[in-house]
Parts: sequence; C-alpha cells; structure tokens
Amino acid sequence: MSERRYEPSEIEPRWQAIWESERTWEVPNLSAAEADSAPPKSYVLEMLPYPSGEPHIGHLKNYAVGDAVAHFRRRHGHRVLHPLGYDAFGLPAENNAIKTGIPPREATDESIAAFQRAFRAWGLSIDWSREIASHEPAYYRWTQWIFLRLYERGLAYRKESAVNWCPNDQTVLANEQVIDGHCERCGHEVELRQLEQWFFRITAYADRLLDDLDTIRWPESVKAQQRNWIGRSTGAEVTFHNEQLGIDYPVFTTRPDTLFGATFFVMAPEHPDVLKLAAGTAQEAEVRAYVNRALNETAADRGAADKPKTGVALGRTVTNPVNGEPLPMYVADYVLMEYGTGAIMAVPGHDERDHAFAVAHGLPIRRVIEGPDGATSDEELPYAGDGPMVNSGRFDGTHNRTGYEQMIEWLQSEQRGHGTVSYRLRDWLLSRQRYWGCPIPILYCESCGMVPVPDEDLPVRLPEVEDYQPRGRSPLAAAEDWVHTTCPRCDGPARRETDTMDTFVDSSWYFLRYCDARNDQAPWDPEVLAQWAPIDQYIGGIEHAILHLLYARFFVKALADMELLSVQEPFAALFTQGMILGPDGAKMSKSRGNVISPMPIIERYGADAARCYVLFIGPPDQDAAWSEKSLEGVHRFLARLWRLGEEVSANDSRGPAESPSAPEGDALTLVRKAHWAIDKVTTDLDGRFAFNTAIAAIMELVNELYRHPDAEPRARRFAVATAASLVFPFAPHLGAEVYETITGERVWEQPWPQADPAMLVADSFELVCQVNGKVRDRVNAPTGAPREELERLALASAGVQSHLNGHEVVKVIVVPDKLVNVVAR
RNA sequence: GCGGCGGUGGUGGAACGGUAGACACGACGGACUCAAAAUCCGUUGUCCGCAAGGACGUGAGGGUUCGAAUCCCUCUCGCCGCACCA
Repeated sequence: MSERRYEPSEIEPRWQAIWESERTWEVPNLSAAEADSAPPKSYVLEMLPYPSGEPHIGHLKNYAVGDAVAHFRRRHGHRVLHPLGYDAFGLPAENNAIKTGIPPREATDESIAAFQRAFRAWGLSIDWSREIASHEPAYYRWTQWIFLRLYERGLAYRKESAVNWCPNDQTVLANEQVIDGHCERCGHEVELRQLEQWFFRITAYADRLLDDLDTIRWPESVKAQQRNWIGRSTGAEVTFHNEQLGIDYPVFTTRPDTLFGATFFVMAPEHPDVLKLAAGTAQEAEVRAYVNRALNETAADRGAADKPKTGVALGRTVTNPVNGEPLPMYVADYVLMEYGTGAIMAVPGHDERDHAFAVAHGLPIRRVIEGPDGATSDEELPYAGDGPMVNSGRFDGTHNRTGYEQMIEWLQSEQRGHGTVSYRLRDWLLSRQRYWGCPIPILYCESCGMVPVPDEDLPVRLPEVEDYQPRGRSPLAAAEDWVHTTCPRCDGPARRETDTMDTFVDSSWYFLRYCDARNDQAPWDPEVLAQWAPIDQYIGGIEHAILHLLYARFFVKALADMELLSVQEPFAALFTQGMILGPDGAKMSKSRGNVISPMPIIERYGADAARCYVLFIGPPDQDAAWSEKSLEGVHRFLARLWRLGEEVSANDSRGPAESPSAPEGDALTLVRKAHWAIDKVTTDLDGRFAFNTAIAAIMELVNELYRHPDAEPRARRFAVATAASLVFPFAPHLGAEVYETITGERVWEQPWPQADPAMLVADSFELVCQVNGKVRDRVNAPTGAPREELERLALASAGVQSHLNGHEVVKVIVVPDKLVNVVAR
C-alpha cells in the first residue's frame, strides 16, 4: 500500500497554478458571425461580494454553488460566462474610516485583495479578465452615465418629501432599507424628515415589475415578497368636495361598493391642506398641536398596528358624492400621506381601522353590506366580507361585487371618480449624505439652475477628503475646491451636487458590465450584451429578495426602453442559497462567538472538502448548522477516492476511462453502479440543485469500489475515473488530480459522462410482494416479466401465502418491474 | 392580520402516489497495532421475541386510493417577509 496520504495542500495549489497560467476559465466575446455558429452560451453568476474584511463562510457556499453550476454547464459544451467583481462603495468602509482614520479606499482595496486570495485558494473557475470594482472611476463613470440617461427621461428626479432619516448614520434611507422603523444597517430608530432628495421613478414600472414575475424562474417566496412589496390594489378614485373652501379631495378606495357607508373623512397629518382647512376654526390650535406631535413621532411608534386611533376634527366637512351627505373631516395619523392620496373616506361599518376610530370618537357606524345569513345587527361590525348591499339607495339588494362595478360606472358617468389602481411601492430614494459612494453628476448653476454634467466630463471623480464625519450633509460639501466649478452651459459659477448614490445603484447594472468590462467608449456594446444576456442562472442570498433584485429589474427595464439592451429581465433563473449557521444553530455573529472562518478550515481540510461539505450539509436553499464532524466525514470520503486513484494507477497503466464492453460478476456490479451514479448526479444537478444527493451518489459509488476490491482492473479504473469526473464540479482539484492520475487526461476538457441506458437496468430485480398494501415478501423476478408472471410469483411467495391463508383474493395490482399488491378480504 | 415555506431516527437529512429512513455524523462491536492515531469490516427507527418473526412508526385528526411522508380538508406548532397600504 502507498505510504502517501491525501494532501490537499499539495494538490490544490498545483491545479490552481495551471488554471491561472493557462487562463482556463476565460471566455472571449465573439463577433456576431462567430457567435451564430458558437456553442450555446450560459451566463452563470453569483451575487457580487461586498468587500469588508475577509470573506466569510456564506461566501464559500455561494461560490461553491455557482462554481458547480458553471463547471456542469461547461462540460455540457456551453460557453460559460462566469465573472466576479466587488461592490466596493458603502457605509461600512466609511464608518470604519471615521473610527480608525484609514481612508475607505485603502481599507476597501485591502479587503478586495483578501477576497482575491481567498477566491483563488478556493479554486473557483472565474474569468478574471472581466473583474470589476464599483469604486473605480472606470466603473462608476458608467454608473453616472446611466444616471444621466435616467435623468433625461424623467426617471431620476429631485423633490422634497417626508423621507426616512437615520440620525446615527446621518443620512436618508430608501424605504426598502427601513426594517420595522429601524435603519437596516445600524439598527437605529429612523425619523421622518422633510427633505429635498433624489429619487428614481421605479413606480413608473410597477405594473411591468409585477407582471413580468410570471416570466422568470425564481423561488416562489422571492416572487411573493416582490408582489407584496409592489402591492398593487385595484379600486376607485372618488372625489369628495369641500364647500367651505371649494376644493375637491380625491380619495383612493378598494371598496367603492361601500360608499354609502362613509360617515366621516380623514386626512394624513402631512397632508398640505390640513392647516389651511383648520385655519379660523375653533379647532385650529388643537389641529396644529396634533400635526406637530405626529410629525415628530418615529416611524416605529407611528406604525405600531395596535396603537389607539387618535385624531382631531378639522371643523370642516366634505360632501359624499353618492348621497350628498356632509361628512365631518378629521386629521389622524393612521392615514398615510405616501399611500393613495393622503386622504380617505372612512367606512366604519366595513373597515376595522375606521371602526376603531369611529368608536373612539363617537362617530356613526352604518352597515351597507349584509352579513352572512342575512345578518344585519351592528354587533357584527366591522364586516369585511361580501353580501347584498343595504342602506345604499338604488343599490339595495345588489350583490356588492356587482355593485362595485356599477358604482365605478356611475362615478365615471357623473365625473365624480373612476376606476384606478394604487401601489404600495414608492419611488427609490437614491441620494445619500455620505462620502463613500458614486458622486451624482449634477451641477447647480446660479443662472441656469440644475444642470447635468455633460457625458464628456464623466467621470465626476470622488475627491479625497480628510474628514469623513457626517454632519447632516455630505462630507463632500467640505471639499470646497471640488464643489465649486463652472457651468457647462453659461460658464458661470456652479456648485456640484454633494450627495452620493446609494450603493444599490452600483449593483443594479454590474452584471451588464461584465459582458463588456473593458469598453471605455460605452458601458457596453449592445451587440456584445446581446450575446450574453440574460443571466441564465443567478445565485445569491435571500436577503436581497426585494432590494437588489427589484432595483436591478427596474434598471434593466428602463435600459431596455432606451434600446440599450434587448431583454426585459436580468435574471432568467434565480437560486437563493440558505445560510450556514454557527455550530450552535444560531446565526453566526462576533458577539455570539460562533463564527467559523473559511480560511483556517481550508488550510486544515482543503478547499475541496470545505466546498463539498457546504454542498453536502443539506438542501442548498435551506439553512444548516456548521458541523466539524460532518466536514471530517466529507474529507474522509475525498481521501477514500484519492486512495482509489493511487491504487488504480499502481495496478494498471494509464489509459482512457472506458466502460468495459462485457463485464461480469463484480465488474458488472461496479460498472452498473458507475452508470447509476452518472445518471443520478446528472439529474440531481440538472436544474434541481440537489448537490447533497449528488454527492451522496458519488459516495455510494466509492463505497461500492471498497466493497469489490478484487474486481477486474478495467472495471475499477472506469468506476474510479467516473467518480473523479462526477466529483469535479464540487471538488475540482481532487477531481482533476485523480482523473489525471489514472487517465493522463484533463477532466475539465472531457465531456460530461453519459449513462448507458442498458447499464441502468439489471436482468432481475427484487419484486416487492404486498398483501393489502403491507410488504410480506420479496422475491427475485426477471426484469421485463409480464404482469401475469409477476402476479404468479407474488401469489406463490411464502410471505404472501402465510398472510393469505383463509382470505379471499379480491384483486391483484401489478406495477411492472416493481411490486405486486394482493388485495384480500 | 396578509403572503410564503416547513414539521421524517440520537443528529444533518433521503424518498416520480409503490420496499420510509439513501448518504453522512454519532454510538456500539470487531480487525490491524506493544499501544494509540489513521485505516478497514459489521450493527444501529421504536417496541415484543433467544430466534424465526411480528406490531407500531413521517406534528394531530379526517378523507381520496389496491397503496399516502407525498394528493385533498380541518387543526396545531415553527421559521421568513410585509404590516394602520384605505
């Protein structure tokens, strides 16, 4: 026996050096003519990492999944684009700079270097010629260019509104970055502030973002989250008239069928007309106090669902268009300015919130829809279900679903309203009062006003500053030399926009840049992009279900409208991998002290073992706790395979891995197992992402080899080479090593093995014999035997006979090549 | 409250409506060794039984079916997202 041992630290760097020097994983862009006759393309992409410190175990899993997919597709003859880059702008580097004084650029570049070392040590098959980082001017030049294109089309705009402000990070946040009223990043409570900010008009795409979810292969949970977030509701806009001031107030309602049940009218504290309406009334001072209090509340306090319904009367009324009734107007903080029109018609009989408010303020409650079984008592209100309409004038007796349509028709004919849809989605607030981000390419000229930076002046470079401390305005504002510039239109003095962009802007288009990463004339050549788009398989964490994945979809649709690309969706298929939890089953965190760092693991067990382990641990879309013992088991498996390679090469000369033509006995068992494993691994990987069971199948093949040590050498060589070939997508170094040892060939240059269908079926099988659905015997039966023969064999079996004694056979079910079920009474 | 996903041995997990528990961990037993490590072989759902064998078993209850972890209904527990969205 060989004295040598499986030493990943010796094997892995050797193969990495070959892939690096031969640029094995680079794929060139082809000319249009070349592309026509080229093999099918496959764009496989993992979400780009945010470089902060060292990579963690989650990165290892993410890239182990993506690399397996990329290898699998390459060996099916696809031209696989598999690039990588860095999402390099962002708050953590800047906060670190404030704490330590290390400039964000320095810390980021250092972290990028650590990621680069790690990715090479993991043996990932990346096309490094397309590497990008979002903080480099060569990249963010084009982020700015895209911003300008959006600006030209009115899709980027500046406006004042109530926005989320994080007092700790001293910057505004997008809606998507506020979790339960707290800052997504630092956890501090978020305040509402009235500020002028930059927005992307993502709401213009709400319908398409919603509808096109049906065209992509994404996990249902992610689609559901996006649908939820976009929140399309259909209903009607109804106009209520205020006589005193002569102003029309439209409201949005999903229940126009309950219009006769409206008994009051409520406006949001932020509604611009609230103070105007209250002016001169007895309630003026009270309204003013209420509005001030509401505006100063934190988002979390304001949003608490079970909070008592507070509010103040405005001393005014509006007229209900359906019956001319005057409805008292109120201001109350349960009405949100951002949704609908900032005002509602209140129907306490059929809406829980309006009901609570009516009870608290002694307002009338009127039933206008009959409850189930003709219920008409007021005790059962509020009632949100369907039924015939009552107390609704000429609509009485009409079912409310019908009444809904009729009411909209009536409103339309009277010009008092119309059917409409409303969305929960708000425009994307993209400006940040922080330093470490992409500068917004806009100037403010004293005479020309807001002026976009001309394309030829891009990039607007991020200047070096000394003080990163946020003070409620961007640290860039202190860079006087940079801020003061001249207007490209009038040559007069102008000032630069000092806010920077949300980092999600950078990551909303990076996957397009990979396709043409070194183009310095344009962000990409549309023809080149057409070769690669869309991404055939995207892989990342579920935490981006709304943020990045929604923003990127919006960008692609907007860019498609500009005819800069020809797809409507960036990610044709998405896979979301589960988290790796600490050994204690809790999320890894420094404070818990349960963090497993990938690099020491790799030094100890090798990259192959670490990669296989994170794939073997369970279904890859599920969370799983780290277990060193389990990792050792995977390492043991790889060592067993390695030893088989050594043994085969010691007993046999090198040669191609061919399936022996007419194996018998042990050899046949081995060859069959090898073909079974090929079939199993192939179907498990083919769109199913069942890496855990694929690896288990290779383990079975290896176990079978240990069980038949004396099988004929050619059969053993075939089986071992097959195991090496199949394990390659998960353990590329070991796969390449063992395969070369016994065949002299490079496994990644070999096509994916094909299972021989003849080897997948044996001559005989174990027939399961059931009586009334319970297994009573198993007998050997010839494959392909006719039903009658199987029935006869089963009925004759001892197990069936003993359970049948005295009972009458009613029926016999035969499943060919599988089982017989005897139904007896 | 709304939406989505789950509940299978001691553990992670397998299982086109057709042998529940593949594979792995752990545990137990054995081989090799002066000994240990490493390695190799075997046993391992629960209960009854010396055994042959049998009974029970996929959160609970019902249904469909020759046959249900799998499909349907009711309930329950857990996780995730959204949440005063009119």
